[in-house]
Amino acid sequence: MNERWNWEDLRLFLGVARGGGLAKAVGATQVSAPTLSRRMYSLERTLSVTLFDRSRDGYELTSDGVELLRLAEAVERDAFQIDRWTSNVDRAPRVKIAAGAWTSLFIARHIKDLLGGDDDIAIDIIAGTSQADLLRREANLGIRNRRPEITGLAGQRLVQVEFAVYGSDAFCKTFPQAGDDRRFSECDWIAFAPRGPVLPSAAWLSDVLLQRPRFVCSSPNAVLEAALAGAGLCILPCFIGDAEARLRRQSGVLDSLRHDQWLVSHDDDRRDRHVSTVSKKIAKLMRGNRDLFAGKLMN
Amino acid sequence: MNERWNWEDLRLFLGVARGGGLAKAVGATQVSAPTLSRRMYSLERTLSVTLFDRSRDGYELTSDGVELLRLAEAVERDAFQIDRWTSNVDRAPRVKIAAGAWTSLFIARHIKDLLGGDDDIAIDIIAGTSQADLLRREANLGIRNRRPEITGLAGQRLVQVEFAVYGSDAFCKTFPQAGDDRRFSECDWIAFAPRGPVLPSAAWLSDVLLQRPRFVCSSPNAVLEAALAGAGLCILPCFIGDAEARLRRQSGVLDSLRHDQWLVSHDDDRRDRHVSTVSKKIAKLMRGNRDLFAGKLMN
DNA sequence: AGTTGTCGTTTCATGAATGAAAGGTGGAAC
DNA sequence: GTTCCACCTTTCATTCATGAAACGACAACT
Repeated sequence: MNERWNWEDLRLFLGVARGGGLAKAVGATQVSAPTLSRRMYSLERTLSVTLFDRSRDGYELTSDGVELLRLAEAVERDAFQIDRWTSNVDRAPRVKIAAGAWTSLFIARHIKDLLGGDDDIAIDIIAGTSQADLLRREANLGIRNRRPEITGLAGQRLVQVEFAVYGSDAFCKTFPQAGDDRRFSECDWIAFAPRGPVLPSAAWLSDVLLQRPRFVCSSPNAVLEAALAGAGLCILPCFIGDAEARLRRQSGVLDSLRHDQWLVSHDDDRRDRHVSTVSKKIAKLMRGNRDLFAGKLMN
Repeated sequence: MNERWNWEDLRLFLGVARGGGLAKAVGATQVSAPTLSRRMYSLERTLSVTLFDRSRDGYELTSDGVELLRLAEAVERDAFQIDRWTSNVDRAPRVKIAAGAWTSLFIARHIKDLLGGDDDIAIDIIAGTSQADLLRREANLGIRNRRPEITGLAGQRLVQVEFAVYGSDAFCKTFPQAGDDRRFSECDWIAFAPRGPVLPSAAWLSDVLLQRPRFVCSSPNAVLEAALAGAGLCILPCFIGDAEARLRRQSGVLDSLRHDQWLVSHDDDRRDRHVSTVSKKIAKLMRGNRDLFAGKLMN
């Protein structure tokens, strides 16, 4: 029965008190005049105090209103401390991006493209992820290989990604059969198998090899290093394979591994200024490299 | 686009932070768990800060959350100053009652019945009023002679009121015709005519008198004093006339002036604890004197 | 005297916020 | 291994808050 006064009403009161009326407070508070009218009546009721003399000229503070203004200004000073705290340079906003292993590597290499600009946004990359993470805000953005279908998530298509077989120059000189179908039976293979669900590329490889890959690793960097060191052949997305000067593509693009990349975020986070900024930069970066992703830049 | 954080969310944050989770904060904040969940996500988004590590055990503050808790506690201390200010004894809540002139007089005489009790409610009586005043909060309660029909007002019926002709003992000994119909042509009259719309009793008197009343006044006290001094006859509601030892009723009750008294308040004010308290006391006072109002206690 | 402008309030359609109920998760108890 | 419990999140029907548009009041201007 005894309704409490609302702290947000106090913030609105400051705007009305200083403006001398509702009309001038609309700008300062970003709330409409009818709403301010109701909120001021509500505040008076819940505080059991008459704060304003209302006239056609606007709202004039009563003596009680003047006293409340003094007290509200103390609240406001403390609220400004919070604003200051959040805008403190050490408190740069942080956007977490969950992406597949190879995509994470790509982004890491182009991180300067994402960090540029006036606002000091920090970026966390979480390599490997599941969908549940965005709803729980374990990440703000996800780069996925399919459109989001869960309620509450929004997505935009980025690029198409192609995969192919790659081996180092040295390896391929030693084993010329790497360039044809004998590669599956006569060459050593390196497989990338992170924890969690089996990657499509790993499943594909498992189908075509007569025996288990010679080297299986959960770390994409290790897989890449092993390939560069001539330990065997491996399947890579073209945006990684074609970008490596020391790797040579050994096959055409693997049709069954082709997919689209989607940038996914929580519906609410789309309104977040920092998440929005980073989204735009990721989209620009990846769309600007669409040919690399599409396997059109074979080295 | 850059949404501001909500001061009320901060108050809810305090509850969640101290409770270590949503469940314990429900009681402290009087807000449901789903709403608290959404409000905490909203606060994190608008501050661009992760405040909680969420687990099945509840919400544990992050290091940023601990810092915000410290800042929020300063805001809370200021808010407590406001609570203290409104509950300060010098700031006793005040309820304004708008009532007709005679009803105001009746209430003034029984004011002790309304002022008793633990809570120091101050009462302002505004004698004479129009309906617009309750919507504009010029009064919290109105005692009216008809049911409220304007949207936003609520009413409860109190008592039925009768009117009659009264004269002083002295006057009636000098003019025995005061006791019969010759009173309209052979006696002097005193009329009560306050500013504003013509009162029903004044209109009635105007219809039956052959000439203008000898004494017309806008002050009910002056009218009453004049009658007591033997200046003439007047029409009074029974709850005033019968309560005066020196006045004698000279007629039966005047059927055409009979009406109900209603206690009217603004819909919102009904939830105000002080207005509610005073409403109940007024209802008790008037219903406890229903016979006096109804003219059944002729002296 | 009539018109214009400003301010606050009222009306009402719309969208947002809320909370009851249900579901999901994971540790504790048996 | 199964069941229970506590907590948070999701669903969805309902309620409530909001703001655009309109209205009322009144002072200023012509």
